[in-house]
Amino acid sequence: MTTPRSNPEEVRQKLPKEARLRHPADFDRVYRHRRSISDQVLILYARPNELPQTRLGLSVSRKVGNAVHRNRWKRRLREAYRLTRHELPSGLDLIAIPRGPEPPELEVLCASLVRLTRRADKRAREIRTTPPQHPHKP
RNA sequence: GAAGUGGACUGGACGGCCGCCGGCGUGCAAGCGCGGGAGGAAAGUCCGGGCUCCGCAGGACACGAUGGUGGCUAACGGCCACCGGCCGCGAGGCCAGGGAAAGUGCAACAGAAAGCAAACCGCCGCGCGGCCUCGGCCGCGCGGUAAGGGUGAAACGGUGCGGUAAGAGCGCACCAGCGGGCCGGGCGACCGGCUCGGCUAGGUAAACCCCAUCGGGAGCAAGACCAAACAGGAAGCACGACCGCCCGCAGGUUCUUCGGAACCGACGGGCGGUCGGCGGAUCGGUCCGAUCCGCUACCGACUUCCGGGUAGGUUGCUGGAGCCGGCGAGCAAUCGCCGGCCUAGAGAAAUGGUCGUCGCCGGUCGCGGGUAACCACGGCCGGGACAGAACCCGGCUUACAGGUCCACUUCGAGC
RNA sequence: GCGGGUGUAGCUCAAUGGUAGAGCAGUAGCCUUCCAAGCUUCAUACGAGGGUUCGAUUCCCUUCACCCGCU
Repeated sequence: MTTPRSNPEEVRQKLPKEARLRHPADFDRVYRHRRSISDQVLILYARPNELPQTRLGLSVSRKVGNAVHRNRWKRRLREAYRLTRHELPSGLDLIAIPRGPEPPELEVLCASLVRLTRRADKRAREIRTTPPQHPHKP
């Protein structure tokens, strides 16, 4: 297995508070932006944040399971985010929502997170560069 | 040894690397170093307290909860010990206040009758009628009878003797059960004994209710402090000088046909200009400077202040009915004394990921032992319960792979 | 975290402690050339476990699931 931390450039893979979404207002802003993307594993809300770094928020509802189960999901998501943070585009606010009750293996989660984030970033860039076809009132 | 009963405990271990949360130290900072970081149920939120805010003279009523007795406790619906009932051969387990001889209510179906007692069948007596082998039998009516039948969850004591037309606590003896009195034991629930009474009083109060005791409400998202933005209130604030034109007007001068007309005009207002000042923008590398715009009032903007307090931040926030050990009191729950210890504090919410070694369980393969069940060793694969602190405690309830220990019971075998 | 509420047929709802019903849906039949409507018939349930009671969907306790409110 190729361990995700086998990059000699960045030995340290920290997860500081600045890389997390920590306030209800931040969550509201992302949800109001209404741009989501998903696959078999995750639903990902994304919004450009005009900041140098990307931030991740977790939303694991009680439908997923009991507290132990929800914590397992959140820890695995945080770990995936920590390990793949250097490959993710910057300047996005993300919210990750689990799709199924069972948390998948770490590698699957890493791959899903990277893929979804890149797609979200690409879409955000398209919207920003090309002016909207039918401009609606703000 | 087998089967069981009650209770206590444990909930993989060690290490490397990368992370997370908060603490201390250091550093301007980035960071670095040191040590700490889930549970017996942290769960459910079923009870009880502490703490905080609000409310409150006292009493009564209402409502809710609890209910054997004595104790423990801050308190409890909890715990301990004992009393009573039921279940179990037993170790033990389960249940529970009193009142249905205060009142109100309820009991489907079945059954004659379901709470006042009551007569469907049956039994007995009398009367009438019929039959007759004159013993009696059948039918109808009146009356007696709760011993027998059958129904039901439940039917007004049981056995025996006497008694009677047949029967009946109608009488008697014993038993069961009820009530009163006395004696003894116990703090008490209650237990034991003696005696008297009358033979009878049914069930359900986790139906209403009566009795006793307890209970103000809300909850750390309680509450406290700081405090953007927006809105509210108050105060401040810059325009000044001069010139020209126009308007209004106190007043004045001259003329007059006495109706008025002409001119001047302090003061106020409007428009325009010049100069100075203030503010802003542009040019310019910067100051100076140049150009342009605005500067009258209300309003607005701006500045300052005020109260309330939103977002946000800080606090409450972990040292407490605390934990460990020893001694003592007590059957015990528990309490006292002494010594030691500090042991998570987050906030879209930390306690994780990965690798290695060992241990446990299951499967499988090989080899060895054994008649066999099985056991030992080694290899490989897989698994590792229930479950995550959110102000803090005391309980209860529920969930839980595997494992450990203690006490006791019954049965079997041996000594 | 705290507070409150609800579980009855496939769905929506009833039911003084005594056989659990109604409407829609479903099955079968009648009617019709066929369908619809109508009529008749049938099947299906008290979330789970204990307790009180002769008897529990109903009363009490425990438990499970779901819903709502506070922020």
